[in-house]
Amino acid sequence: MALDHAILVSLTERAASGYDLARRFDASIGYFWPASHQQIYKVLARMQEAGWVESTLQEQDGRPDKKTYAITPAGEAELDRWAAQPTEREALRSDFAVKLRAFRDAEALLADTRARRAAHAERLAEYEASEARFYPDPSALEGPDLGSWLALRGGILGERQGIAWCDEILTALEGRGSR
Amino acid sequence: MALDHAILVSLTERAASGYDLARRFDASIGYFWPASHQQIYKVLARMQEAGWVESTLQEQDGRPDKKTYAITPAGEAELDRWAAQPTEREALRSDFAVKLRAFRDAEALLADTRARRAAHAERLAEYEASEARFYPDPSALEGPDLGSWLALRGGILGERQGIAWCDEILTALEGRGSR
DNA sequence: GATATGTATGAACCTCGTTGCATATGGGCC
DNA sequence: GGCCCATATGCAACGAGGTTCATACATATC
Repeated sequence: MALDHAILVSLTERAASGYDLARRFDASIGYFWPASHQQIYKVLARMQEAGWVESTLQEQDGRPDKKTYAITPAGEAELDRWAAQPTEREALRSDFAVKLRAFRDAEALLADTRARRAAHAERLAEYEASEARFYPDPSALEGPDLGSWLALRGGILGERQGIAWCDEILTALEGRGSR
Repeated sequence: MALDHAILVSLTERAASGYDLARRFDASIGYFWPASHQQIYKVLARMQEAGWVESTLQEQDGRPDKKTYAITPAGEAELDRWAAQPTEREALRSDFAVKLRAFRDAEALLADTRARRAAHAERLAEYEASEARFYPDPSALEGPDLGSWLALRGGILGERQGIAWCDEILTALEGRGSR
């Protein structure tokens, strides 16, 4: 019941087709809530049945027809209801942490950690570029823009934390085993 | 296929019943891979069929009978196979970040953020107490103990990051809206 | 002519995890 | 006596999400 709200939030910003949403979820919102197009179509159909969104068919030439979804008053009400209740703590499920605890293959762990560090650094660079481009003056932000920036800040802090963890692991492993 | 390995790792440390494992998952390993007892029983049955674990029935008086599971050589081989292959990046799914982006209800958001900060602080205190008690001299650690400590370090860094994020949010929200 | 890429929607199937329920015994609390 | 809690094991139903596949047309590349 959580992809529902991510889609509704996206639709408040602009009406969109399933295809459009899938592309949006490859960036922006998708950083915090990844979703495949199949999943999105499924949820859109369910939400239409519930009356939270409505669709209009648009014919296009040269391209397949398009179903554009817009949020309804009932959908807005649902968003309000959702926004008012507290978020439950999301449980972290880290395959990597379990692998650390297992400590079966120091070489593989080392290679894995280096790869993860690189992935974090890459993602961090994207986030920081976004911040510089879209939020040059954070103190001036208000409303949804402020929220988006704060969400992005969470991403930035998360990636930095990931890098710091990897560095601790690398220091510990390189300082001991293979030298 | 990931709870499987978390259970196997736990069984390499000591043989255990489903009930024992469920309690272990309420602490230690469960910090990085939460699991309910129903799920654990289900996976144990599947792994026994696959030959990764074997069980012996123990009769107890005053208490229900107990099925103690131990890892088999095939299970050990599976752990090795798993340890050798790289971990895929775990996608973060944050309801809270989506709610931030939505920015529907500043009051609720503020209350939510304060509650989250408190939860992070509480968890951090637990982790730091564990670190002080079990790993007073990290530089001396080796093997699985080193791995466990590094996993715990990840938890500590994660909680600190969570607190830092909440503080940024609180500063931004309190500096603007209700003052 | 064959093959990939982009636009556009969706069904079918499978796995994982959650929720609720069932069962059995012993002990402590009100 | 009734109720909850701890020990101990599980089943059944459901929901969310992932994977694979199907369909349709247009454009670009080999």
